[in-house]
Amino acid sequence: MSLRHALLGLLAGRSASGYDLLKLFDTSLANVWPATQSQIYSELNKLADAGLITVAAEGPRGRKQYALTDEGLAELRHWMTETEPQRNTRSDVLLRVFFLAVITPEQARAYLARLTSMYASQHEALREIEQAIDWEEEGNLTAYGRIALEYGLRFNAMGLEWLVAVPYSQGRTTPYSSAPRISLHPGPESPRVQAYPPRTNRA
Amino acid sequence: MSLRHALLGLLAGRSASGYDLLKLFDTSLANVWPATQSQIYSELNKLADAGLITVAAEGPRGRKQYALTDEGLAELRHWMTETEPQRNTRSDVLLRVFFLAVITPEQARAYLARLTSMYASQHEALREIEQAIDWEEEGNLTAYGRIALEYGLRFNAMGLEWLVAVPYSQGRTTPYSSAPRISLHPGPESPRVQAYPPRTNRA
DNA sequence: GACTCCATGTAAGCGGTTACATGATTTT
DNA sequence: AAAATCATGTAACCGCTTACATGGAGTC
Repeated sequence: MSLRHALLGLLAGRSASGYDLLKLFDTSLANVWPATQSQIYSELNKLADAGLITVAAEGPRGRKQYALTDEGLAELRHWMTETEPQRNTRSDVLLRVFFLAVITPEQARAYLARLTSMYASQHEALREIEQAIDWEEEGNLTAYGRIALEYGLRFNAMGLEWLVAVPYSQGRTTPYSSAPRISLHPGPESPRVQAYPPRTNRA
Repeated sequence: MSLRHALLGLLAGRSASGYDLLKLFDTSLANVWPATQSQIYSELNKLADAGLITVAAEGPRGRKQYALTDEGLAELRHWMTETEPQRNTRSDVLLRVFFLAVITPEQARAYLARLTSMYASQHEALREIEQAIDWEEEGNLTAYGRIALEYGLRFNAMGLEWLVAVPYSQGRTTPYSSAPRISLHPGPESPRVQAYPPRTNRA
């Protein structure tokens, strides 16, 4: 039940109304933790009842400006430091891969091709976001949001590499190509990924 | 609602009882689409009511051997070829990254270190599965399950690379290191990932 | 006889999605 | 005056988790 913590986290940055938070979800958190309008408003009421947030001010049109309480911040920090992060399990994409045997090889190839274009377009979308955001600005989300975006870029790149390595062609008998074996316990002088030169525009 | 398709997919390989399917989920599909006992049994009843599967035989202890019907196979194929694969959205791991600013730099470093060990142990677990499975055997799941496992290995390797590239250290001002820029529209002679020599045991 | 494994079922509750519903304020 | 935007709320439904419940069959 991380929606409540997503809300607390956003309110840690600045106080906001439900409507503001809805917009924040649709923009910055859309790829990480999507939430619907219905969900946000009801969860905000629950959080206020629990004393983790308060209505700091009321504006026009019944607008309620929510602010994090000390208890809310404590709960957020507790979640961040004391609870185990849950890794993703269910993958619709991979489930279909498991069952590629029930369709024809041509259909299987079409599926993998579709995955390729999905990864590619998602990668491209993230690249555009990267260029649209002013990374110099000091803000709650830009600071570490950059790291999350970096994850997204690497994730999509990985997907594409995986797909080119996968045995597309029918009747292949040679061994699968394999992901590079990584050292799981690198020493202190472990190799770093080479840093690219700062911001160059290449469309 | 992919659980029903997961069940249809498994039954496409061979007919099985609910209990058999439960075991299959716990073993081969645990990392891709986990399901509970409760969920499986009730979904099987729904699938039988819908005519997508039938009780082909009954055994001791009230055992019901389910088999895929023609309609079930058609539905499975329809799902595979005509419906859009849904990419994963919610990531508890990334959500926490977004909010690293609310805890101390030491705590943030501890979190990233925990992620590192999570990726590493998951990678190791998959390597063990890879060696435990007899890939020569002809079977429904081994055929393309290998590709899914390949995905898992690459995914965890990516996670570890991401974490070493991330600015751990406090007060860092140099630009973030970045994921390698990939070509999104590679030509027919695009570079292939180098294939490793088949199966070498190196613990 | 006790224990383990096989085998299926139900019920409560939670988080999430979709849809419906209402109205005030600002913009064109 | 009409339309877009701001702003909040509720209700039905679905998938998943946790827990409870029952009993037959094989094994020590």
